[in-house]
Amino acid sequence: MIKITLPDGSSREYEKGVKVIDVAKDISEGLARVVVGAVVNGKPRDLTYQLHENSEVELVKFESEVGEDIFRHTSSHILAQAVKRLFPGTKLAIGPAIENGYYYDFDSEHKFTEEDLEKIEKEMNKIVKEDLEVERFTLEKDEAIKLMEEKGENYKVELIKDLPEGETISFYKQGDFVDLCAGPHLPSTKKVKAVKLLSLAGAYWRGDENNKMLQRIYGTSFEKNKQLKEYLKRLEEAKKRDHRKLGKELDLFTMHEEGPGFPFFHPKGMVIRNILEDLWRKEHYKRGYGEVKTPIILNEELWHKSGHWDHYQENMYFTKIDGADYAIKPMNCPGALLIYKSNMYSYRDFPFRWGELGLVHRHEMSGALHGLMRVRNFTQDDAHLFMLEEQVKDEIKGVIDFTDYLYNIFGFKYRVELSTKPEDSMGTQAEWDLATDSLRAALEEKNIEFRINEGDGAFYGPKIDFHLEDAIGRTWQCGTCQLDFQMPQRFDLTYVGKDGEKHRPVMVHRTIFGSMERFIGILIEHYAGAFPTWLAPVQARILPISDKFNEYGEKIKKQFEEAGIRVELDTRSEKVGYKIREAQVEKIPYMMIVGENEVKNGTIAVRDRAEGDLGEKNTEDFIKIIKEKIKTKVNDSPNA
RNA sequence: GCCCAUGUAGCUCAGGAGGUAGAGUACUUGCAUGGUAAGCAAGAGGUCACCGGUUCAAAUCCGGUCAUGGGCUCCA
Repeated sequence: MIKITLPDGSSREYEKGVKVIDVAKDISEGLARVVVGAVVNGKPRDLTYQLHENSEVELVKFESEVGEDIFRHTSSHILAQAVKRLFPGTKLAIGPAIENGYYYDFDSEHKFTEEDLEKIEKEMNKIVKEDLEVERFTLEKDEAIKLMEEKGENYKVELIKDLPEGETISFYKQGDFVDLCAGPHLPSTKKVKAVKLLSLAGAYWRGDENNKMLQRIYGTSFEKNKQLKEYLKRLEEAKKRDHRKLGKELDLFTMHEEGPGFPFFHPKGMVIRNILEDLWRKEHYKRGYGEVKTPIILNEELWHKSGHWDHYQENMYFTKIDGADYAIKPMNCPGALLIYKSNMYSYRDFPFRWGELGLVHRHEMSGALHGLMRVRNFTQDDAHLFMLEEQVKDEIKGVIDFTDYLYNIFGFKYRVELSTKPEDSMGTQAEWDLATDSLRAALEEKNIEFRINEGDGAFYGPKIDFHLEDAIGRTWQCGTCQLDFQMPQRFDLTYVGKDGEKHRPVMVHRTIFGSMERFIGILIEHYAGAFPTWLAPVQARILPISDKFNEYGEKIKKQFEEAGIRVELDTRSEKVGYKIREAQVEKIPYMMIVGENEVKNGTIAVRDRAEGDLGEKNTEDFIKIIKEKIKTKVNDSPNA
């Protein structure tokens, strides 16, 4: 319970659901007010309590834990203040708190360098030590504009002009530094203890690529140095999980200058990929899907018809065959549509579910490429479902269940978003509303939490997106389920209804893995390269103690091979410690050491990559244990 | 595509104020046949990303291109 006690003995209690973070004094208009930085329903907010004139305020008690947002936000003001001190001509744009830190965007003649970051960091620490009081004051809109114009802060002026009329505008002041800000903030700069600037980046003003590129400085801060150290250590750990590094180290895939954005899969990478594909096929057949395969290159005319020419051309590759124009497919749907049109259908035939592991090419911007997560050619685990309108909800629910089932096999947590009509789209608002509502209804009936991602739908329809997280918390869209009323119209898809008339089917596009490439990238990071046995490219390696036992090793190898286990035999003339180290670095689930004892007893000495030495085992028994693990797809790689 | 940074042996990285390069590891060979995370030794490996300019001389300085990394924008 938080209470403010006034000199006259009366007190004020805060309402339920409000977590008080800190107080800042309001210095405007001689009014005595206390502004409380609080968290209301998870969102930071200023709560203003108007008190009696001339009354003194004392906060008797407040929550000791400072909301991270507020903490980081004040840090970003300190950053801006430091930059202003060191580079006086700099103009301020925006500087919010973000997850694990904050940034501030600057417009400066001076190009910030890495060395500057160190200088700025020093200055920030100075500001912290100065223990500047953070004061809030408010102005009417015109006064606010005037103040910012005087200071030459044209970006701030632009921000204020966009604020609604009639609202008073709050500023925060610390020492000689004033910034437009909704707050709340810490009461003093001294509350920030461990300041660290992380990186420099470019960012467009207001996130629009037509605007000026500003200089963004990313940083983080903590109450204690120890927390900062822990955070930096976590970042280091995360780097070790980077799929680009592990992919190279584990010999799974490589990227080459000769094909930017076009990944090369190595034999071990293909093992994982093929296992995923096998799993994918098996689960699809179980759920009534058929599999199709459509060409990579199709006549350009088709892409005019589908709308891709108008809405997706920038991302497409083109080629010529016998003088005619062709396009390399960026999506698989037109192929599925042509298959649909090759037949006549009755309403009794629905739904159709056609899966396709479809190789698509998209010309992504060079700066967007990122390991396996963002590439220029990738295989979508696509499917196109054709259905009657009354089947839509059930089909969508089926896709949601299917997605959940597959993600659970890997132990993934995921986030769901509903993406709505983008600016560049086809079809009427009514069609979009209907499609969006159908998706929403399916999600609601499944009781799935989701957020709305305004304007992020495909050009032909809204979509449900499934996002998975990578090693450092970036999330990537993998699964997607898109409802499409457009393609069936454009391609004049029909079926014959009960009434003998032609009707229009509804189409759903969906992926679960998203793309094999991205999904494998996520998997590598998820398991930190230590794949569960069922996915591991090499499941077991036999390590003879010396050359003398290679022959016995061969025998064991055969036994494992016959059981369908991916096994290797290391016959090199190295010491066993060396072989173990290599197998460990390669994150092979099981090592079988064979020497004199094992030959004598007809056994193997098993070592688990995570648990260590498991002792001598009967070969047949151990094979059974591994086979069982593979069958049940146990995710058995904790911190290996 | 835009901003910033980076590009030296298969990998991880030193070095170089202009005079054509070095370590560790990996690789090859020899010795060693060793019981749970690196045995010893020798050898081979590089147009210092690419193209152009300045210079007697460029891996080094300058310009451009390409690629990579972090962001922005865009997306599975």
